[in-house]
Amino acid sequence: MTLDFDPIDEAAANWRGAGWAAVDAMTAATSITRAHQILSGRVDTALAPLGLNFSRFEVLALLSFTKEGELPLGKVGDRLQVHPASVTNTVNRLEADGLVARKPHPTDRRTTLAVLTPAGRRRVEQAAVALAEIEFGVAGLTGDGRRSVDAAILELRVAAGDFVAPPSQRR
Amino acid sequence: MTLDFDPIDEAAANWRGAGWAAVDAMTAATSITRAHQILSGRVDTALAPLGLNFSRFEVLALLSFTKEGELPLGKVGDRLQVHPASVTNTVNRLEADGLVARKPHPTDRRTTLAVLTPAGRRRVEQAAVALAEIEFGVAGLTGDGRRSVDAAILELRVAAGDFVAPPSQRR
DNA sequence: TCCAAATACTTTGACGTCCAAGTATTTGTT
DNA sequence: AACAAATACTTGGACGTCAAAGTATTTGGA
Repeated sequence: MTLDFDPIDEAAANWRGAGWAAVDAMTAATSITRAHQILSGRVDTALAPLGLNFSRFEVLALLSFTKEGELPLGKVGDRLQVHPASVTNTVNRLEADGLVARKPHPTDRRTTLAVLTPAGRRRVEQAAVALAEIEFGVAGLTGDGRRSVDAAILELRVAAGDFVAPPSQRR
Repeated sequence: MTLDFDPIDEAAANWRGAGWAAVDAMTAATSITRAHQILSGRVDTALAPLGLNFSRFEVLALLSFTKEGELPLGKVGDRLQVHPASVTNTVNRLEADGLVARKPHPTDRRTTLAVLTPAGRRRVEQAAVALAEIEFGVAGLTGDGRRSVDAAILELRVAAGDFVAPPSQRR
């Protein structure tokens, strides 16, 4: 199953052969896509024994960083950059597992808060350990590689309008 | 909706505050995940008018690079690193749109070939142009950024066992 | 030759994501 | 005060992915 050539190199050669444009952009996009596929497989495997996947973990982690362990669903979506429908779905499952509870907002009746339960707090701690053990799926990336990926992708995120202020120093 | 701070920086600060390990790995993983999300949104938007998404496009492109414009479904999955069930699904849709046809393998009756139709060949050319126009979703990444992303992710892919031979020169 | 194991693909089912539409509530204007 | 527009969340539908099980065919020994 393991190939004896680099499939991305091969693709680049094919694109050039066909006279197609933007080969550099294609290889960068393909690299990122493949990296995501690798990461996400490793991370989900590490979290599966805890009954989590990455989305669910992200929600728990985000809640655990707040003072009260609670946040309106809309804020969760904004921070994690996911669709409101996905937040609803994710919170439904976390709630079914008793890791999070829904609570009405004290003053705005349109709003629902997701609240971390004690079980949720314990679970997210375990998950953080499990993820640190597998280095978040980026085992294989050296320190330099990690820094250069962060820096390069920062350009992309800024260009995509993820945020506007000049970035603070990244170490 | 646009934040006035870098959400990844914010996450890193939160992780450190919570005393969680592997912050570097976390930011790299999050950067890659977000980059994929950005890319994939842009690419799908560009391909939608052509009735394609990235998976479908990849299959058409792969077929277009072969001598006869055909390949066993299993090979398609190997090359694109996708699950056999996904290949079946993708080819079903391409077939329904008349861009690909299924054909029995001449000697192995277990095997099915996907064959590019003339319409499929025209469509993939249009798609290649459309994708080049949006730089495969990586607009915002400079040439240096693209090269460093490619190089860093190459380490990750090799570590993940994507292929074994020493990589050929990437330009 | 015979048959268990491997291979190739499809089917089914569990999940995840997004969009579009629907309901409830609040805000902002006139 | 009244009401259109905005906001917050949920629901339902289309699609995508993967895993596991099922069917058909070929391969590789005994």
